[in-house]
Amino acid sequence: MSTVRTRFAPSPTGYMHIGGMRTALFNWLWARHNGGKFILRIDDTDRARNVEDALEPILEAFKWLGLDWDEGPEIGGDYGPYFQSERSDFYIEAVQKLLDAGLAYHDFDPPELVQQDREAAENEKRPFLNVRRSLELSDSEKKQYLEEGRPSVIRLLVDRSQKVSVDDHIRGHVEWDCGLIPDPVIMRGDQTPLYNFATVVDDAAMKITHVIRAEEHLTNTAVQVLIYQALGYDVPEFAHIPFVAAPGTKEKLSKRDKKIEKYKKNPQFKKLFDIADNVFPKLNLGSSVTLNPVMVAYYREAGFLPEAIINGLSRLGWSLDDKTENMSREFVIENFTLDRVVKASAGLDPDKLLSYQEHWMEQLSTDEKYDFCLPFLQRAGLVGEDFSAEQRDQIVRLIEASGDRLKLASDILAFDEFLVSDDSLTYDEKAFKKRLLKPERAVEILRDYRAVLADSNDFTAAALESEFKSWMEANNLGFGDIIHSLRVATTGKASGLGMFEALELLGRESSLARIDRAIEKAESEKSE
RNA sequence: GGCCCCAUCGUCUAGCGGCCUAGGACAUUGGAUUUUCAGUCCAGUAACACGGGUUCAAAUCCCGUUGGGGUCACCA
Repeated sequence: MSTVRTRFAPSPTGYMHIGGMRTALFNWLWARHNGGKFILRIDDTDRARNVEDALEPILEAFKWLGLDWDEGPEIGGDYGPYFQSERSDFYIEAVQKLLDAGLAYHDFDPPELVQQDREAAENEKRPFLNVRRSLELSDSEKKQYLEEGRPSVIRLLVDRSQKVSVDDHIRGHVEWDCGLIPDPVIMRGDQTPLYNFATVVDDAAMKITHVIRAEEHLTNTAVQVLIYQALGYDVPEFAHIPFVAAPGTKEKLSKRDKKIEKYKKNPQFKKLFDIADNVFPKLNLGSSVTLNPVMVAYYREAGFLPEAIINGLSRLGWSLDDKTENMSREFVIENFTLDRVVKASAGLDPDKLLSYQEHWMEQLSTDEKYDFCLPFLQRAGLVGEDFSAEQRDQIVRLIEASGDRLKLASDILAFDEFLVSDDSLTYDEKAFKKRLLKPERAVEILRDYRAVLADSNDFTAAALESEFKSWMEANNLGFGDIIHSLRVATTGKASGLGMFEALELLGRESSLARIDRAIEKAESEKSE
């Protein structure tokens, strides 16, 4: 059996679509599962400029997720070039072959005329078939037209009496009546190929064995198979996988601005947009609109783990059995098969994605979490490029103390109170009011406890807690009488780490300074 | 509208004729862990779109209906 060769052929659009990434992943998985080759080919046929800039984010997405390619940009390969804009000769040669064999023809009808034909068909409620006027031309007329440079396109001559079919790995047997298929244009007058044609020529030249792509291409397959046959090429195997739908819908996930606005209101999707709105401004990354969950880059910037995205994408439209959910990249490679791909389209599930993220985050050691989180802290300006050993230690302790609360790497940014100076700590005003201003004795109790803290000889969480409890009992107080005001006073927030972990993390000096500052603030606001 | 695809809990899915009084995960609800948040543990709610067949037997096979989606370019 020949080596399995799969490919993904993105257009350089300036971003990587999460749905496209899933398609690429399935191609990659199938190649890796079979010990085959995964090829990246760039579909830049009609936008030659700025290809490099527009391609960069796409390659970046592949690298981030660890989907390595065996042939393609940056590395080349035996079947290059891997940019379609550089493959004109192949297309011209293939077209010439079809022309010579009488399987394709020059069509001199101007686009407007074709459009008229189309409208006429629509008005008469019959399926549109292009009118083959140019086929009626005599040889001398054709020759004359060509010589005088009359504009034309080249169409494949479809045998309208035939049927064409594929046996798709996922869809099964699918058949089309060629009598309903207009002769497709395969090359424009300027000798640039059209998608369906270029794809076939390249897939054949690159010896692609399995064309795994989204279901929306199923209809294209009829024409493509016809082209394979006309060219005398072996037809590859096809697997039309379901596309990724917007959360909670069956609609194809789209990047169009209008849709993005709609997604922001989708209750399931909203969660991801909220993360962006909360985190990206801190990182100077713009908003949830310019960098949104339809793009792979969103997940990287929001602090997802590649493992979580791979896991989530793998389970979107594919499953191993009735129970396995958490799967490593290696495990999926080992077990991925096309026959277990689901047929129905699958909506992206933000909640599930987040739960995979939690799972993979749990697997990380403190050191790994530190490496993962540090860049986020630096980009948010909470830690400088150069920092002291004490700062490093503080971050490590913060990561340990935050435990499960750290789900995304960017979650660390929510604990900024442990990284800012006592003077620049900001208070959640609502919480401050509720916990320090409103309760009659809040300030008084806080002041009492401050004295206890000042005298503590062991400033560790465990010691502080037991000391706190005996003090509380001795003074006939309940947890609720002080814990909230203490939290707001020392962290500025209504919720956060375990209270005594927080105090330990801050240390005696900061804890006392912050309590003093809060008391001062409370008193001045009370007297107003 | 033509052509094509699809149809199990809210979501992602298991199920490929009897093991199904339909399983798992996420979400959700209630309870426990009596400082917040998070987590953990226990328990619960929740689905075979509908109608005909075939069969001793149908979520599973066939047909139809309905619903959803994709695609109909000298875009990719």
